[in-house]
Amino acid sequence: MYALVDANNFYVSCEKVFKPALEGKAVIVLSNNDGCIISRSNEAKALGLKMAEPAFNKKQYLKENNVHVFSSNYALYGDMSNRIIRVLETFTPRIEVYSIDESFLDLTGFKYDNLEKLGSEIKRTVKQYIGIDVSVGISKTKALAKIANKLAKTNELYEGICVLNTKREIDCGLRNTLISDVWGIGKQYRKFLQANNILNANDFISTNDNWIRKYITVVGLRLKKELQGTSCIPLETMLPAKKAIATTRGFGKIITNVIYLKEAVSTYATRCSEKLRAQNSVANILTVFIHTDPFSKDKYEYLSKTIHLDVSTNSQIELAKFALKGLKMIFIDGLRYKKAGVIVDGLESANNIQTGLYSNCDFKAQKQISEASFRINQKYGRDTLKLAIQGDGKEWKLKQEMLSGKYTTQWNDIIKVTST
DNA sequence: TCTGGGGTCCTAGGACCC
DNA sequence: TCTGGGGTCCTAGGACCC
Repeated sequence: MYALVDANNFYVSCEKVFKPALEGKAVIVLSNNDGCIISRSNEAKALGLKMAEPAFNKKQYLKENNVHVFSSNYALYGDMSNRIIRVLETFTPRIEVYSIDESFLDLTGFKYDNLEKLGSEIKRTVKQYIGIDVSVGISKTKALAKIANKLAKTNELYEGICVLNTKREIDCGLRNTLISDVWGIGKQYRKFLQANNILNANDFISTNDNWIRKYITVVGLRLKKELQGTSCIPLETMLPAKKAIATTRGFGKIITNVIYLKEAVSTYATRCSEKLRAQNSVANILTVFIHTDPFSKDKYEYLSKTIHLDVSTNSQIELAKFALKGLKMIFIDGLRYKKAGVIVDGLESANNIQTGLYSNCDFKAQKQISEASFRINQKYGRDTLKLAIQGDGKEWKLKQEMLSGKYTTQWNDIIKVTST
């Protein structure tokens, strides 16, 4: 059996932990640049605020309805997420961290014979230790656990814990799950399946294998087996190394001057370098892109350049150099740029780098510079030592006008308790 | 008029997830 | 003025090998 533990309204819940006065209020968290609504308290949902809705055209409405608005604070959410995972690990070592607010637990050989009791024990412990409400779905496969979790969240009768174990429970669960709520069925497949009169999860498993294979590929077939109780999506307890790493950001305001694009692009290359190092990888393909505002009346321009590196690297200096080289090739003067990004690809372990036969680069010196810079920044904070070209970011940094404190990761932001 | 049979690797595009 | 930022997997098609 698998349990899927999923935090309720996760980002909003994190904010509430440190501002208890928000309890019972409409609260939302916005995406980067304070763009879209990406987390909503139940009260905010009741007001009709939609997931991924742009916030700018709701400003008046948010004000009128006294909605509390936050910029996203990933330092806080990431740390809270780690704390929840540590609590879950006290229940079983076999755990897959599926996303920032979701984990699958393998319940094989568990001492509890009563799964509902186990579910409520997990829920109660996370709430007590971390202050966050979670929902627990338990069933025979990961796809079924997903369905159980969805039911636990949406049907109050379950009180946050839903177990689908017997055939009767599973049948009933599948019948009550819309096809759009099935894990792996997105917008396109939903439309297609509905057009073919497949409206819920039970309709889906009643559909012919070959038909599913043909139209929804082997992925769809695997999903069908999972929903029938045959596990074929294994639990991944080890975090697999990433195959691609990206750092892309929209700017706080429109950029026209190439100097600011250089600052941004070299900074994003630096972030990629940090992420590569964190998983002991090097990359041999780098893509840099810049584009204008897709929502503007002006013609949308997307410019990108992919560069194949002779020698794989995770060096900040090397990656920034190639990113800037690519930028130079694609930059067109006179456009109004809204976003840029650097993507590194062709990742392999840093332990076995293939050096170039004719390369005259001093890799040893490169490595020593990287190591030194990495240690300095780790000790004194990000970008203490940085490339001059990175600049100060003042012109293009994210808009974050309603950012809460980094309560759990910054000494200065720890909440103060006073008695009166 | 007629032109084999088996592979691999890479890339772009489209679907999905959070 | 203002619309996020990451990732994954699968398939088809093209280029190439013998």
